[in-house]
Amino acid sequence: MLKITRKVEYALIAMRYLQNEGKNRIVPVKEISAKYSIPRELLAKILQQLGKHSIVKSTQGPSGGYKITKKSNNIKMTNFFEILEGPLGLMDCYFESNCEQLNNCNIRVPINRINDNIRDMFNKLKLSDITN
Amino acid sequence: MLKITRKVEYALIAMRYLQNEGKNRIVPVKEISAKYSIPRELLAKILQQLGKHSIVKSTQGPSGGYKITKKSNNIKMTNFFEILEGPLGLMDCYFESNCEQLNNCNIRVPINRINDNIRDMFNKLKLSDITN
DNA sequence: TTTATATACGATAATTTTATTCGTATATAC
DNA sequence: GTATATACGAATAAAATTATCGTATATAAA
Repeated sequence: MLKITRKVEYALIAMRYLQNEGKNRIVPVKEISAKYSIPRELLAKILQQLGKHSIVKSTQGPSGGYKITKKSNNIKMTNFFEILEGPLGLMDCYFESNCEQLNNCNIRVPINRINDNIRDMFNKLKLSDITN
Repeated sequence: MLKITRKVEYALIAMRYLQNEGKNRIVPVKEISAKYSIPRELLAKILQQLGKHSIVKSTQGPSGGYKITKKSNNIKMTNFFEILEGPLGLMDCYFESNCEQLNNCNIRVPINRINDNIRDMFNKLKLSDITN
């Protein structure tokens, strides 16, 4: 419970690597996957996802790979998580309201209050706080 | 990601119910499971787990059931979660150190710092903050 | 003292989510 | 042209979560 997924874990490892080692060059997925024993295909897919949101920039072809973008420095962790894993809520009803028990539920309010706190925390935290 | 499990969800629903409706009586599992459409066997098992830690008190036999204890008011949410779900960490290496990549890992420190924050938050929060 | 109702608890099954791999397409440096 | 890299949907595997089952034990009440 309250674990980050491997997807996020791999993404963070890659972002930190790109930040430190790939400042002025393009880094192929293979380099990162080899260094940290991450399945290459999987990491590639994750970086593609981040690419769609301009957090990394991809270059195809030989000597291609990924590079961190300027935008990535300012992105909030809430955002980063949600790009990879979707809505960030302790319970689904924080975003969706298709639960039949919604009105009957006696913990919705307090749990969602906690969720606000967690989201606040991750809103204050930037990706660069982790990658630097 | 970062979801509470149904187990915790059910536990909180039950605790809140016991707090409000079961102040001066013993409530059978069936009553709670019926009201909130929770599988009875499952809820029973959860309450048994909480019983072992004296968060609820069980009474067997007909007209038996569960009752909230005094202790339950002072318990921290960190504690409550860990009784049900084990160690509360974004990554396993917060508690275990049997990861082969441990030294190689470049996000261990920052992630575990975040974990400290989350744990702080749940240490300050008591079960009674949710059930009252 | 028998019966009905409740918890106790280990084992198993079903389901869902997460993680990984595969196949094919496309871009481009050399 | 060929080798190397990303793009991306589909399929598969693995793991974790959720739910059920079977049997035992306790006890209130008839």
